[in-house]
Amino acid sequence: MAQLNEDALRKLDNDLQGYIPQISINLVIFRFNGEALEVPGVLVGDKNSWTIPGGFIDQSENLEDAARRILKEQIGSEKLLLKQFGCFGNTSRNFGAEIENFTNHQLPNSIIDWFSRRFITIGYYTVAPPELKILNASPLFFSTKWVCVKDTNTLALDHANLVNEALKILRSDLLSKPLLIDFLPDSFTIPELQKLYEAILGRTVDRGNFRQRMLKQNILTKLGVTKKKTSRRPPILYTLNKQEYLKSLTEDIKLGF
Amino acid sequence: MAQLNEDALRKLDNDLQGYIPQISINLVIFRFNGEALEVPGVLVGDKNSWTIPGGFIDQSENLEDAARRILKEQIGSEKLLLKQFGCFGNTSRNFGAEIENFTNHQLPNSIIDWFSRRFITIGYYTVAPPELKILNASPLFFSTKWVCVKDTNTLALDHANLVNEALKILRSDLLSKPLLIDFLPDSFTIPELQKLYEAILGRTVDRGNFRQRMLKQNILTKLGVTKKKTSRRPPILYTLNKQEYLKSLTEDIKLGF
DNA sequence: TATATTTGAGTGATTTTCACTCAAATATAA
DNA sequence: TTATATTTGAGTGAAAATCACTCAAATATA
Repeated sequence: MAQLNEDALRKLDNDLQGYIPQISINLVIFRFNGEALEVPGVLVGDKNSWTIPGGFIDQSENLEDAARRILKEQIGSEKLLLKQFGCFGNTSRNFGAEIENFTNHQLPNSIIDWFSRRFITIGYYTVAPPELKILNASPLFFSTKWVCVKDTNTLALDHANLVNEALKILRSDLLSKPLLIDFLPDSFTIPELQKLYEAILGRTVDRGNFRQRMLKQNILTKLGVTKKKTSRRPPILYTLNKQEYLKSLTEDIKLGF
Repeated sequence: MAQLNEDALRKLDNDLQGYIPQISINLVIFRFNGEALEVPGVLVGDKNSWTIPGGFIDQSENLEDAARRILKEQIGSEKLLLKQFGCFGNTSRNFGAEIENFTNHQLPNSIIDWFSRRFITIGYYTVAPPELKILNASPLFFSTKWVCVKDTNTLALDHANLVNEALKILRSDLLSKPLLIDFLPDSFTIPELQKLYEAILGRTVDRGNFRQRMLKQNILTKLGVTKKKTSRRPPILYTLNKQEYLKSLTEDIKLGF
């Protein structure tokens, strides 16, 4: 059985005193592994209760600042897009089952009391480049891993629902928010870009029309070299022209008049 | 000076004990008066502090149920679309200035303490038919009125910001949520419908193209009569074909591939 | 009765969407 | 070495949507 870090636990207990009670923040950190979208899962306790990362809001901290701090604690980065996607507050939302995972450990009563209450959570999503690592940001997290968004139904609480709602907003942000900057590596091919779009949209797209549309937008810069070690014809490598990409983003809705 | 209702105040004081502290709900109730969009304003105290309506969440109440209860308290209706548009939580969000408006009244200390803390608020918007009245739902509300969305900068706290954010989401929901059902009276003309769209979008639209687009969608049923008492050529009256309208709604985004 | 104004209806150029074909490049198999 | 299968790059054209227009109809007002 894993042993809880006494110092970290004392710090957590102390921090909890300064947080707003019954409100949490949860993060859905999307990344693209080349085939599918993934989000981080953290193991709460040692039983098998995987959740998405989260934290609380200090009494003297702005809401978005808290989300950004928690993001930094989780992946060490703070320069990413961070967008609220919803607030979830059914009366059944509490960590009762997760606290059960610590019956073999010495958890202070003050911590048990804190986590036994009903929580309303505010969800933020962000997009991380594939190389970022998840950190064990809390003494209560015993492990971390990346979870495919198609397999989130194994997550505890309502976290599968959180991921699904975040994914819906991610889709609707495709034309208006600079998602590609965080999703894409420095160089990539158009077939790889297409796979990213298909992962976000959850459907296949027409290959020819996708390529044509992407090239017409003038947001891709040809690198003049092709990708090595491919199956058949080597695809051309591109980089994202960030200036043109940012200019291409729009909130406009086509209404037909 | 207005007198506070003692009984209502005692009930409020009692209710506050059962609510989740430091979390509020605010409602942006849009209506269309034929020319512009309006939202309800409620006067907190007797000084001149107008806010949008709101309330709190009972410990044993789901988040959305609380929003729907508050909506019912405010306009007596519960069958309307209700959609979360954001959560707002700067550290400066508190009712300090509004509580000052009660210095000439006997407010229990427990109530003053409650309202003196920092609040995180969850915003919901809804759409009300023009005939609905705003009710004085709280003993702390001394008056109510409709405020044009262009004049919300006079509202207290960050409520002008809340209305603006709600309006942005309202716009983006134009093709996917059944807004017209709640906005429109039983019968209306196409020029009136166009004014509604212009009020929501905050811009003018081409008259011919708007008419053409609306008629092509098959969601309008001609009533065979024309509107009386008009300036020049009498416009034709229509009703909304709700079945076809609901079928026409879509979450799809045109991506070009 | 003439005029101004608003509504209803339509036209056509341009752009976008979308299903499709064909050629080029290369790994793999014969 | 040569043939084949597979993937990528490029293009075509029909259909639909967008968008800036014109013109006729209806009626209040002059």
